[in-house]
Amino acid sequence: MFVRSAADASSPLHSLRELGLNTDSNPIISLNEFTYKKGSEVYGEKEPAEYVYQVKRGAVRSYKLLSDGRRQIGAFHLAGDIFGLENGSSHRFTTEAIVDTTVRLVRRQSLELVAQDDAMVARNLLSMTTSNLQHAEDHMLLLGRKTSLERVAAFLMEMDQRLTAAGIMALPMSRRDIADYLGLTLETVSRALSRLHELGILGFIGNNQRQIVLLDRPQLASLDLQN
Amino acid sequence: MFVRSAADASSPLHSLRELGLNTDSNPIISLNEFTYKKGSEVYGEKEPAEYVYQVKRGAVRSYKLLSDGRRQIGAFHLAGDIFGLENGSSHRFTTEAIVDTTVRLVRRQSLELVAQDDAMVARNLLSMTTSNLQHAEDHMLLLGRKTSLERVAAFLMEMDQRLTAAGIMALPMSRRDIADYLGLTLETVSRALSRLHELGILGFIGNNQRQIVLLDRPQLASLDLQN
DNA sequence: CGGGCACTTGATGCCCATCAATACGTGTGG
DNA sequence: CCACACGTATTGATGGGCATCAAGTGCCCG
Repeated sequence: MFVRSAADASSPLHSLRELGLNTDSNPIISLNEFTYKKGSEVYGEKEPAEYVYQVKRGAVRSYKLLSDGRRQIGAFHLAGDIFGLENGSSHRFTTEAIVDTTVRLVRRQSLELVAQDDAMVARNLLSMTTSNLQHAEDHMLLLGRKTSLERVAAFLMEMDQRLTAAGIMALPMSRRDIADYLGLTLETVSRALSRLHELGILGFIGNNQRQIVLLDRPQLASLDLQN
Repeated sequence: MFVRSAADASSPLHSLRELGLNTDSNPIISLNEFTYKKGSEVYGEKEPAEYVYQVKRGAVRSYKLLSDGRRQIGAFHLAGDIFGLENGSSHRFTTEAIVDTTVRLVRRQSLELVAQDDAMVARNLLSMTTSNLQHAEDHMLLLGRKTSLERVAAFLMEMDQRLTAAGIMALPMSRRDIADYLGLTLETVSRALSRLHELGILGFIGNNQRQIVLLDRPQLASLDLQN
């Protein structure tokens, strides 16, 4: 979802500006900020979709649950990403802050009003929804047809693109989160990471199991079969 | 994708009309028809997206392949459904006719031109893309977290809604297609259907293994855990 | 009418889930 | 500051669900 480089994330309003939400020219639209504590819910599935969010700092997971507790995470939202853009009256995922997270928020209604008149804004809403769709389509292939090692390799390459800074990838999410994103168990994720470590494809920084260095991106890429 | 009743399918232009593509008022846009033979490709992944399609008669599968041949079907397109709406310059799936299939087609460029000026058309493009996204999101949960029996039950309920006429569901697709849609093998799909048959939940019409009658929808629904 | 494709059903195997034990890191309170 | 508790991760042992391999049936289509 929203593939975005570190550079993008560092220019904070990038994505909302893309939507045409320039506060100078659109005084109607207010960009409020809010901070969620680690683990707290931003919104629940089926709640009315009142706001659209952009991650300023932190990370968010959005997921669906089965009645017996099985969880599928559909996406992780990192700095710069926009989420909660449902384009329907209610949210289709539950979202939670993975770590302490600050978001900007915009009333959905404001967005729709602007999109009504501004073709450019409408176009950008469509292109963001299409990005989300493309991510979901690729993820269906992963969930339906890839092995555990391929899934973990694909995950690392996705995160490498989205949050590596200075060669170090600092994952905000736990093994369980990764597992629920990849349709695996946390043990299987852990074993796959250990295996990649043994193979010399990745290393851990110090004793922090969430700080990872990719030592051999080509070999990692070769483990995940091309689309 | 595009949940649609038999009644909808019988009013042929329903969906393209929704898009605002009324040929009377938009003489620019021509609605051509074309028929694809069973098994033939409509377009390939990464080909430039020149047309948008609507199924008039027949059925279409859209899928992605891994380099070693593993296949994931992302959606089935039945009578009335619109597909190929990529909103980018190239297609993200390969699509093939499952049976002999007639489609209407519209130049993508025409659509974009109209959407430029007509907010209503733009709105409908967005809402169709959102429908596709919602289907993909639900399918991620199925692929990542449901058991084989749950998947097959969910498949039957989806198809029941979309193509049951006179109480009979006539599936156009093979067991292999169903398997590649559900992230299973064809044997597992077959066993699940046999099991549902034994349980008295479904019956087959005559000796045609693709004509199914649902005998106990409530029980079928109970096998697939609520979202 | 014959050949082959689609489907079912059975036997076996393997990958990943589950169950379990241990280690480690972090935060807390005495 | 250290003991302790708890959450997170790793690693090992075992099991199960689905994949794979295989055989047989029936039907569609040439």
